[in-house]
Amino acid sequence: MTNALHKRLACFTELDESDLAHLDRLCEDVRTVKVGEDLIGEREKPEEVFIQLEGWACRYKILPDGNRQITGYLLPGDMCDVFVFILEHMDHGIGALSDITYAAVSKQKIIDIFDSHPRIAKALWWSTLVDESILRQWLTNMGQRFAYERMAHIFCELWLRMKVVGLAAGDEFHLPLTQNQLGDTIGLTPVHVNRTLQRMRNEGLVELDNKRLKICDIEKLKEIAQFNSEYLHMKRC
Amino acid sequence: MTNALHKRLACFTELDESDLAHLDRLCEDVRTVKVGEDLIGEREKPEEVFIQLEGWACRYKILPDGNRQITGYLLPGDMCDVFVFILEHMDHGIGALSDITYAAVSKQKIIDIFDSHPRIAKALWWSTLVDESILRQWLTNMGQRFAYERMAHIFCELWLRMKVVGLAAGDEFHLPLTQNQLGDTIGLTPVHVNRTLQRMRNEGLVELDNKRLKICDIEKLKEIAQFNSEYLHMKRC
DNA sequence: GGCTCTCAATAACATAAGATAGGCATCGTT
DNA sequence: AACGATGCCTATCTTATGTTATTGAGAGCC
Repeated sequence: MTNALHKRLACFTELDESDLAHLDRLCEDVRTVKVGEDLIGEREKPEEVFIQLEGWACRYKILPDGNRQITGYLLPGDMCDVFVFILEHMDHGIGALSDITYAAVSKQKIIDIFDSHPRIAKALWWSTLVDESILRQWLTNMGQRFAYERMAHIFCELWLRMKVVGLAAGDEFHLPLTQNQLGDTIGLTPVHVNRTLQRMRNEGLVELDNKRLKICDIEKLKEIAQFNSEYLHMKRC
Repeated sequence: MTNALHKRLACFTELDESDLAHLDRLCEDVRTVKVGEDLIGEREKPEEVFIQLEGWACRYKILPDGNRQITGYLLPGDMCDVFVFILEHMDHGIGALSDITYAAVSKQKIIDIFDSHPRIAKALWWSTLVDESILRQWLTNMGQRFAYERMAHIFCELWLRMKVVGLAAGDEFHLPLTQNQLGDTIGLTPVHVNRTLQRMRNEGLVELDNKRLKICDIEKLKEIAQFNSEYLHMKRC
């Protein structure tokens, strides 16, 4: 079940057997959450770090007027707020987009890693820095790109991230999002998400049906999005 | 000259005399950069951490089509990419928006802090996490808010950040941005930045002249922006 | 002195995306 | 079988914002 985690960290660094074994031991406290429920709510005080094992979750912010912005996805192998216990409270929530399983790792175990497993510690830092880099890229897409390009970009990113953890065989992967949620991600109304999606289908770029996204023409998609994967910092992929 | 740095970190934690003295020693390698020049370019490999002492800098990304997105501001007292030497290369550039002075701190000195000065180390983590939180907030503004609200929000944020480092006396502060750069920050064309600014002036919210922004009605501005400062995690301010 | 630049301001027009509404499936519940 | 909820799709109309272009003020330069 920690397979995705191993693959994800392998993008950054080579971990030896003892590191991998230690990672697996960290993931012993496995929990499940049903679709639609929160792993942690906005304004709560986090006491543990989460490692995503199966399924999709997202970070989100709810505004006073009820609008919601999804600010990131947690895919299998992703880690969540490694240093978050430094902050007093969450400035956003984390919710399950599908039924998920994750491992809860105590604060103390994280602190111990920094003393005893420097390679893992470095990988945790890497993960945090990549999260930040993705945010910068999303902000850039939102500020400088049209709906069509933004959608192409998010599809390219998710495709690549699923691929490195072995979950996008045959250019097809599980995308457990409603059009509404996709809109909350790239700042569009559901109606315009639909329009944009229809256009992509008509142009033979993607197929999306029954929560599965099939990438039909990745090169074209990358071109539309001006997609450059460097911001994901996967130096070993 | 490290006054702003002290004030900034004081938002998060109480540092004692020896911590403050150590901070000052870190800031001995002071450098200057002229407006318009880069502190570090996109794709370069960073070897040092920067501590902003005077003036404004920004993080930015340039897209293949020439568009630019500003993804963050570095104000006096801000620190830059404390852990960045984990990544192979910069995924964005850092440029000077005014003449600036900053301190360059070597990789090794940063690593030493984590061994010898845990309170400072924690403050560095805090700084990184706040950067990430600001990015989430900017993304949310970009995705869910109109131009008028976005502009109100960025003014509220900058006002507060300048205030905590003692640089916004009398609700007025130095804002060394052209309307073009402001547009690159909140995802607007210069023409629409100007329109939006005129509206704010007409409604008596702000005055902006000669690179100085005066906040005339902060309460109204906060209301328009639905501004809630919690995302800045200034627990002691 | 006139030159070029940059920046702010404004006007006229174009369009990407939002708002509203309705129809049609599917699915779980009673 | 009837029901309500949810998600997808489409059409029509509106509007926030982009595009293009012009003007004038100020700053630096030779």
